[in-house]
Amino acid sequence: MAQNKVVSIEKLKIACKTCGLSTLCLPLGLESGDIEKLDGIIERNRPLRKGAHLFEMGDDFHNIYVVKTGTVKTYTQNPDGTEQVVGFHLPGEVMGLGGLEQKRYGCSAKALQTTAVCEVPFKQLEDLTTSIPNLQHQMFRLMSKEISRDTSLMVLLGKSTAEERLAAFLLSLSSRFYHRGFSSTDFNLSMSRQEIGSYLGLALETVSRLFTHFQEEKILLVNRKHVEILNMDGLYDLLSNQSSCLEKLRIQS
Amino acid sequence: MAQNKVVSIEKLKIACKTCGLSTLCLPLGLESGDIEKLDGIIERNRPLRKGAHLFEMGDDFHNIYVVKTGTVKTYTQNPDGTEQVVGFHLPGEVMGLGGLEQKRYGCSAKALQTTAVCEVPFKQLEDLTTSIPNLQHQMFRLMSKEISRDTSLMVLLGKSTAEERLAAFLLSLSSRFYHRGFSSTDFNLSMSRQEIGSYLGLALETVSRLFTHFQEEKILLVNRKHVEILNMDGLYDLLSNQSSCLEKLRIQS
DNA sequence: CGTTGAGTTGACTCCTATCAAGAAATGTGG
DNA sequence: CCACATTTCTTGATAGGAGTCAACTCAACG
Repeated sequence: MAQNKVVSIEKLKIACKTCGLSTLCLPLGLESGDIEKLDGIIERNRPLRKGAHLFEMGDDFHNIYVVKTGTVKTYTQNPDGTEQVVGFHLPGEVMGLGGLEQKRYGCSAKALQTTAVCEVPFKQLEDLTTSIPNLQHQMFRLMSKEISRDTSLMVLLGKSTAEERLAAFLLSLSSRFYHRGFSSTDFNLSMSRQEIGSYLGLALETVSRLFTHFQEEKILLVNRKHVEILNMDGLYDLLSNQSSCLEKLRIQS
Repeated sequence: MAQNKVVSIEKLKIACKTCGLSTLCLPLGLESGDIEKLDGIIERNRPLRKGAHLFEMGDDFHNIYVVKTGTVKTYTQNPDGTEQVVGFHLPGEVMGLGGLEQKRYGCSAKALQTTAVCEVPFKQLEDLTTSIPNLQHQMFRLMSKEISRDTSLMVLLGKSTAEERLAAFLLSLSSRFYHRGFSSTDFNLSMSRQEIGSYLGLALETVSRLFTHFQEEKILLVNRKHVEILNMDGLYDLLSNQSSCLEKLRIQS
């Protein structure tokens, strides 16, 4: 018992950062022995090149994945061949949870740039979870977060205008970068206009036009993939009729 | 040990149907003692009248709810007062899982008709889950299902036309009714045109027009809230450009 | 039997998709 | 390292789908 005491938050952060599982273990007090066990089941794959697949829709579900560095998009394929983006996954974010129920992945996952991921065999994670109540709680939280994320996106796609969608998208990216320790106002988009459009239910031309429009309004400075947010409040204002998103996107300091 | 043997599927079905937790325990082999334990933490509230709230957005998260009979809608409120429906919940379906992560419900839940629900205190469910691996697995599956459901709705709202949305909605209802033992072709809508529109990101007038349009096409027979599907294949055909939804909506017999 | 809310239908407008062409960046092979 | 091909992005013109506004019908209810 003595050697299993709760480790300090700092030590935990380091341990979790190296294993890429900050999302799973950061916010709680996993005991040091537990972290080792968790660490023991994680596969560290070699980096994926741009365009490489992590899994494809219909593949048997075995693992969940955590992005360490880079960006991954998840997407489905329409019968006509066009693809529909369902999510962008930044460092620290998890993919593949939707595949568990059907035992098959419901979408494909592809690296948008050179990307490193952790592969977590779900079966083993589940076994481990049985013996570590805290880990179970984290898993529930993780899945709950995924559910509420999807729900607010549904709300966004349901009613709002093109302008509101892109504003929400940029604020979401900004907030996520901020929480990973990157700049919240200055970043590079790893996805194309096409992919942003697909994700937001817009034509790529509309996305492009909106970027120039936001630039004219002095809200953004855009140069191709590089975006600088000049007027953060201006972006928030665009979402003022929007319900749920606001609290989640506003950066709490 | 001897008295804890796996009960027959039939007994299980009965036990779960009475407790309204078929979603949680039906597809697995919970041991009889476990079912009793699960049963022990469930609160059986008296029926809710039409319009009564189960919980409201922002309330502290304590319970998840399973619909026994009736229909519940979950919705968020926009700043301008209008509401945005995020889901309709039929018997056997679960609500509230999205609230866990934030410790507060991210939406409100209101009965659309006289409705009975089971209230499951999440804290106790979680404790119980620790000691029953099968139950943990079921919980993961349940949450995974919620995630993939939301994802396919996102896809639907992202790209598709009003016609496709309503078709998908009707097929979803049809399939869900079918799997609960009701008719898949003849049912009553418990929600208004307004609410359907809000859910699908359409104006109520558009929904109304589509119902008459579908009727003209001999796909439906509509009379106010009563719907009869005359040409199921016709509805599927409308979704033929749609990706993920199809397998999920098609009734597997 | 009048009131109220839900649903239907029509006319009009506007947002955004689509089509099309050109510009800018990226990649490739000699 | 340059020329060419390819992809991505931008910008313009046009058209169509769905929202909005408005009037009317119908059912439910006291």
